[in-house]
Formats: sequence, C-alpha cells, structure tokens
Amino acid sequence: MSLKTIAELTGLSMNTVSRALRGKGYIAPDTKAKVEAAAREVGYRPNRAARSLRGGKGYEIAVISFFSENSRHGDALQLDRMIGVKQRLALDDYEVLPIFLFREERFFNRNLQTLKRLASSRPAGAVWFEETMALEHYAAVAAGFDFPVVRIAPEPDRAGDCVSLDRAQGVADAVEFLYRKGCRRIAMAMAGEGHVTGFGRLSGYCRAVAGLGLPEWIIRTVHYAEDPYEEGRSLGFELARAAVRPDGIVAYSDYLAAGMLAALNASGVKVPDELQLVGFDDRELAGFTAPPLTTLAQPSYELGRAAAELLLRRLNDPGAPAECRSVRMNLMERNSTKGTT
Amino acid sequence: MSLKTIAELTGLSMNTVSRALRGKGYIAPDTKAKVEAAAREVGYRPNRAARSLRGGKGYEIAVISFFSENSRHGDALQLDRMIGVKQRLALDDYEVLPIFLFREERFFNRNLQTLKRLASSRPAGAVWFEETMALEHYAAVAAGFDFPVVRIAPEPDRAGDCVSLDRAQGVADAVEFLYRKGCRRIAMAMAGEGHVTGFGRLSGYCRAVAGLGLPEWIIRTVHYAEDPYEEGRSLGFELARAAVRPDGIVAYSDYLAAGMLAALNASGVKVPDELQLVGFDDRELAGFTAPPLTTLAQPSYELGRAAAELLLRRLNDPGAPAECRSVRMNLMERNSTKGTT
DNA sequence: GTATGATGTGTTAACGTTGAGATACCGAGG
DNA sequence: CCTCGGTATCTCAACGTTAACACATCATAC
Repeated sequence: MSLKTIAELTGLSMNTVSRALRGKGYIAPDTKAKVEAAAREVGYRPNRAARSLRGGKGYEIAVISFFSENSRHGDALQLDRMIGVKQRLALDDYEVLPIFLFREERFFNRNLQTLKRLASSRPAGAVWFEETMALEHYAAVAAGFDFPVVRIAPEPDRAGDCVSLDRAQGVADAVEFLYRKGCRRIAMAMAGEGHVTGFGRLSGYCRAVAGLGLPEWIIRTVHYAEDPYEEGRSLGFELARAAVRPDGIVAYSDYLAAGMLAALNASGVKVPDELQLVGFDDRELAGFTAPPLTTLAQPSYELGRAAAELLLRRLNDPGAPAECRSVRMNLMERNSTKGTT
Repeated sequence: MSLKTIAELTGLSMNTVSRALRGKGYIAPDTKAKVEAAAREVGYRPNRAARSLRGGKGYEIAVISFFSENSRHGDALQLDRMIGVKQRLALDDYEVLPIFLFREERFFNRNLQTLKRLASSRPAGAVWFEETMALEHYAAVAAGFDFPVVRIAPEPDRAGDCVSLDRAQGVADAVEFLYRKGCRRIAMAMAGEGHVTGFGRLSGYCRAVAGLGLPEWIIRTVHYAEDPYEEGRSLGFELARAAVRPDGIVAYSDYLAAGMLAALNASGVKVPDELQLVGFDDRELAGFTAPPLTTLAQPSYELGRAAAELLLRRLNDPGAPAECRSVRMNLMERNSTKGTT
C-alpha cells in the first residue's frame, strides 16, 4: 500500500497519484476522483518515514514537559495537556513526541543534552509546557532549533507564539465569587513568590479587591518548608490563633489550601462557616479534602489544544505574525465555600 | 551530518562507515576508531526517517494508555509509567509514541480506529498499559499488528511477553505488616470485584491471613455508587456503627480508603488507634488525607522500565521464549497505621 | 603453487515520497 | 501556418540508510 500500488491500480504514474492525493499542481478532476477511490479501497496511508526523509523534516511535534526526580508522582496536569495536544494533532496527522526534562536545576546539563538530541531528530515543531522553567533558560540550545516552538507563558508576550493561562482573571473571579458569598475580608494566601506565575495571581487579587472596595490582605508564608502542604498547615495554625481572621481566602495552590484546611479543621475553625477557602489548579486532591475544595480549575486539555492549534497555524503559515492566546480558568464549586442560599 | 559527510571526511565508502558505526560485519579496528572519531567530531546522529524507510519498520514504541472522557483528571500513574518506558528506551534510541484510548465502552469503535491507524504507522513495538481493558478485547485488530506487544497482565501468563504487578504479594505484605502492628482482626475491603485485578488482591489477603492463623474477614460494598470514594464513605459509616470492627483493614484502592477514612473521622473512630488502615496504589491523595494514608505503592516507573526492557529484548531476539516479569509493590508507611514502637 | 577461507572494503539498488523538469496535447491569437 | 500559454501527465533524481553482492588482499593448507 504505497503510491506504487495505487499507480499500478489506476495505470497512472506515481507522481500523478501523489499530486492527486495532495491536491497540488495540475490534476484532472476525474483523475483525482479515480485516485482517491483507489486509495480508499486499498486503505492507503502515506509513509511518514519516506515523507520525512524527502522533506528533511519530521512529522512529530515534541511535547516538552517536566518531572521531578525525587517526586514519586508525575504531574497529572501535564498528562492532560499532552492529551489535549495529541487529540488536536491527530486530526492533522502529526504525532506527539513526549520529552521529559528534569525540574531540578542540578540536571541542567542533562536537560541540555536531551534538547540537543531533540534538535537533531528534527521534529516539525514543539510545545514548551512550563512557565517556571522558561524556554529562555535554555536559550543557547533553543537558538539552534530550526522548528517553531509554542510556549506556555506566564503573561501574553510578544516573543513568539504562546498560550497563557489567565490566572489574574481566575483569581479575580474567585474573589468576586467570595464577595457574593458574603465575604468582606478576603485575603490571598501566597507561597512560592519567586515563581513568575505568582504575579498574575497577585495582580488579579489586587485588581478584584480594589474593584470591590475591599482592603488588600495578603498572607505570606514564612517559607519554612519546601513543601507547600506543610506551608499551608503552618499558615492554617497561625490563622487559627490569630485575633482577627479573613472570612474568605484564595490560596496560591491546592496543596497550600489543603494544608490550611487540615490545620483549620484540627484547630476547630469551621470551613466554610467561619472561613471560606478557594484553592488553585483543581488537582485531584481537591475533590478529596474535608470539605472538598472549591478551586480554580486549570483547563489542561484546552491549554494543550490551544497550543497545538497555534503550532499548526505556524506550520501552515510560517510568516504569520506571532499570536498569543489566553485561556480562562473555571471556578469549580465544592464545599469549602458556602452553598447557594 | 550524514554518513556521506563522514565518508568524505575519512575517505571511506558510506557503507564502510555504516558498518563501522554499527559494528556489523567485518571492519578493521583502526578503521572503526577513525570513523567513530569523525562521527563524534561532526556530531553525527543517524537519520531515523531513512533508517525506518529502509528497514520498513519505525523506531517508535507505542505506549498505549487509557483515559476517561468524563474525568477531569488524567491518571498520574499512567504518566509515570510512560516516563519509565521513555527513560529506558532513550538509552536504545527508540522514541515513545503515546496512544490514548478511551476507557468508556461506547468509544470502542473509535479506539478500534485509533489502533488501526497505529498499525498502519508501523511502530517497532508497543506497550499495552492496562489490565482491565485487555488487549484481547481488541483481538480483531491486534491480530493485524506486525510488531511485538508487551502487555501489563493481571497475572503472569503464557500468552506472550508481559509484566505483572504482584498485587497478591503486596496485599499479603500489608496484612503481615498490620499483624506486626498488633492487629488480630484484619479485614480486606473490596470494591469493583468485577475487575480482573481484584483476584490478586483477594488471594493475597486470603493467603496471608491463613498463614497467620487469622480468620478471613472480607468487607464488600453494597456498590451503591460508581465513585469508589463514596463507596468508601458509606462503608466507613457502616463500620463506625458496627458492634464489632476489624482493627486493621487493607483497602482495595486509595480512593476507597480515603472515603472510609473521611467517614471514620467524621464518626469519631480513631485512626490509627482504634483501626489501622492501608490503602492501595499510593495515589497522590494518599499523602494528603488526615492522617496520611499508609499504602501499597505501585512502582509505576519500574513497571514502565520493565515493559521497555522486555520489548527491547523481543526486538533484539524475536524468537526468544515469552517472558513474564513480576514487579513487587512497596509498602509506603504513613500515619494511618501505628508508628514504630 | 594454487585453491580456500577469512577479512576488509567498495558498488549498487532499494525503501516511499516529492520537486524539478520534460513531454504532450489543446485552444486561442498572430 | 506556427507560436504561445495553460493544462495534464510522466520521467528522473534525490533524501540517508542498509542489505546483497562483488571485489581485493592476505594467510593458511593442500
């Protein structure tokens, strides 16, 4: 089942068959129909190896994501993003080439090697799925990429095609949601402020409370632990002891929120009655805390799909101006906030 | 940077260069050294498209995993397995080709299409990463695979290369662990008994209690909910009301265990003081329950690595007898069981 | 001394696809 | 009439690799 098969079947030359199937160059309408019929009949699928060899470029899109050596658990959100990319690319007959880099700084050189190897395998394009470990970090090798890369960016930028998750909007939505639930002392619990993605959350919070005429109340952790859950716990105990408490909190992450929740429960502070809590990311654990956590869902599939679309657009039109698409977060209502009254 | 480059550089023929680099056929030691030096110098990497084209087979290993349309969260264990495969295959210069099938029965035909498409892309081999949706289910199309497949099997079998997770051993370990922690009324909480993977858990439990001279105590859920967490909750409430309770329970899954734990906490039954609980799989949530769940960790990377190794062995030696490798689970001690005294 | 086998290297063709260029036919315009 | 541009098809070469085969050299064995 190659072009040759069809050529023999139809009595045409291989080249004519090729043109007919791709609709490129001159081709008589009924020749085209005949070829297409024959192709369908024998179940022809173009041989990608041959196509790559001829064209000098692969048909794969590298999906570059990250994992931690010392963590026992992969990041399910990364998997979901990859599935999003895959589903979209399948429609255009591209394949996904998963690339996993280490999150740890000490593996920098190993990551560099991996990327060099990727470059030499000449994919059609790549999606860079991490904001905190930015592509610019690997500029030296990335400069040698002769294929387009779509990044996930903390903020829309002009440096090329990118998809950004609108964290600011998400947090603002959460603040307004808490306001509607009756909260008037709405705080933002921050952690890991070194992360570039922290700005969005913080600015969304500030914008929203300002818009509602509420005072800013930003809770910072003492940063005593690497583990956001533990940070959350210490923060929760502090809150429980405090003379005045917020009545609504948006947390930097679900892990932080889960830690706070555990500490608040243990200290007898009632969630959501005394304090309503909104998490961030909609990790799986958000469904299993007590009470289950209201949280801002990161639309991972959508993120992947958007990135794939930008990449396809770039491949079909290399000269197009850079585009940055923004993806909204969705508030996932559970029971750490009050029910509709 | 092709064989031609090196051939010109060394003054040899392309074929000699090819033989030197692959160490196949006759080659003079110093010729080999010279070629290898030149290859290193120009950073030669074989063009896989050309190799595939010539060889008629791709250099990709399909990693077939599953996801649920209606679930918002991908299965992190599947990602980890894929990373395990990837890490191992990278050493042998194979690429991973991720394939995602729907878990839902109603997408059967769509899955069939996906697999047909896979077959026509001629990968070097495949890993089938699911036991409940067995490969045999797709026997019609699988029969057309002209590449080896390594399966994850519920039990070691003789139907071909496979990797099996030793759930029986895992559960037996857990029972003995509970015994050492002082438990004498050790129960197994079952759910989803239709699953083929349930047998192993059950038989491991029976074997272990028999070995310890303890009575069997199998708790079955009324199966009122699809959701294992909810099943766990109802089960936990039942237990709390019961006149006599086990003092140690091994749960069918972490979700079931987490649900039970929530219900027991809410009912005032002290875990681990009154009842010790062991989960199954070491999902991420196991680290975030109150108290954190002792659980049997599924060594996902290892599972992937083992599958990759079997596949590589098969590719290098197509005639070798079928091999089935068994992978042990590790007990992950947390605080839903008593500390070391 | 020459047949024999082992060793090292070169030549050629093929994998499936596609772009460049050649060929052939047609109708319109000089 | 011949030329020209448009249309439709074909021929050929090339992408990088490797297997089959041919060739050359050398040491050993008869």
